[in-house]
Amino acid sequence: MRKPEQFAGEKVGKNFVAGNKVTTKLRKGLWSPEEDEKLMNYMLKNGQGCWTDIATNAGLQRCGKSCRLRWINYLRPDLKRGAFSPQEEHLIIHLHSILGNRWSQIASRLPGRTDNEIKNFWNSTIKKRLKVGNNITKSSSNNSTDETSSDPSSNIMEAAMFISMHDHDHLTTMCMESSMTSTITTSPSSMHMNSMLMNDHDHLGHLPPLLQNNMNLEINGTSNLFNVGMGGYDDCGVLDVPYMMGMMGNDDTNLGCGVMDGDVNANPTNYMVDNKISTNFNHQFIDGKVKVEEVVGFDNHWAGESLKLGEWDLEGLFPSIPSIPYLDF
DNA sequence: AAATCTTCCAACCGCGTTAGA
DNA sequence: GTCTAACGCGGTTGGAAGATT
Repeated sequence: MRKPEQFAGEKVGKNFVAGNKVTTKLRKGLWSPEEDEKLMNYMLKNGQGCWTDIATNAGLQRCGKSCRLRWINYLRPDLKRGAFSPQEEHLIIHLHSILGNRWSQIASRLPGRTDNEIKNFWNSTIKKRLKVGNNITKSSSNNSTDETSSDPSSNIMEAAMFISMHDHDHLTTMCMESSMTSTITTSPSSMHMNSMLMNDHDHLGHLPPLLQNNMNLEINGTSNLFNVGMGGYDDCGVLDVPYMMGMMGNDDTNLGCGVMDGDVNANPTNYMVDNKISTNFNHQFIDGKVKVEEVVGFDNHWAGESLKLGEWDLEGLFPSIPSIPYLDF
């Protein structure tokens, strides 16, 4: 936090006189309760307007920008204070996997939360957890253990996990967020997943209709709840909402599971691997052609930190994605 | 108890965008 | 069309508070 700036001068009207120099010295740093009160009273009385005028009219020695920030991030009556709920945390992770660092867009889906608050929360808490989770994942992967972890810190892995899937020549890395209620272990055989991002080549496509459907996927005899997500980024790191997806219905009774090539837009079923998955999503299985290759870590996805959203109109996209919720507790 | 380290988060800064003259 | 001021956003900073040594 910054200390409120002290003035070595005397206030004369709007100005400050320090020595023989007259300046309109603006305050910086922390806001005092008196300043908060002035701004709050002014805003409640007059509402939002030109911030420069607000700063002046409210009798504050602050720049308009500073007033705006203080109001938006702290004084606004509709702000929710306090810790993030698990639902909020989960939603932030989910939205970040789609939107990246577009904090204001993420914040717009969490009523009462500010972009600054979410950004801080992400940088200080979630990002750290994901990194720790990655280390755990890597080390457990190296140890080739299938045992359920008894380490309470394994909950950290609920944040995000990654699975690579092979189909023909293509390797797809799916980023999966686990569901909040899931029990995550170090074994890929019992993970509950909530969404995924997929790497593809530079193909664009429309959003598949199964986005975010919950699927119970059986891997090696163990049931796994998947929730298929949207998104993906190409080799250049440009976000690419693919028509390829991890799982997709290929006829009335079966689902294909795996990776589709960019040429599938004409007939997706051509590119389905031939796994048979029941339509009620209760007993799917993966055969040898699409396999859960490995649980890989955060770093894989985090190449996507330089991920660019390109020309995608994500706002325009959202109405077609019913599963991206707006929290309203 | 004191010193040092770490975490958290309010606030600033700089840059791109927008609106109005 | 150009300029300018204000706005809005994301990245970064820095200091208080808490944790650890």
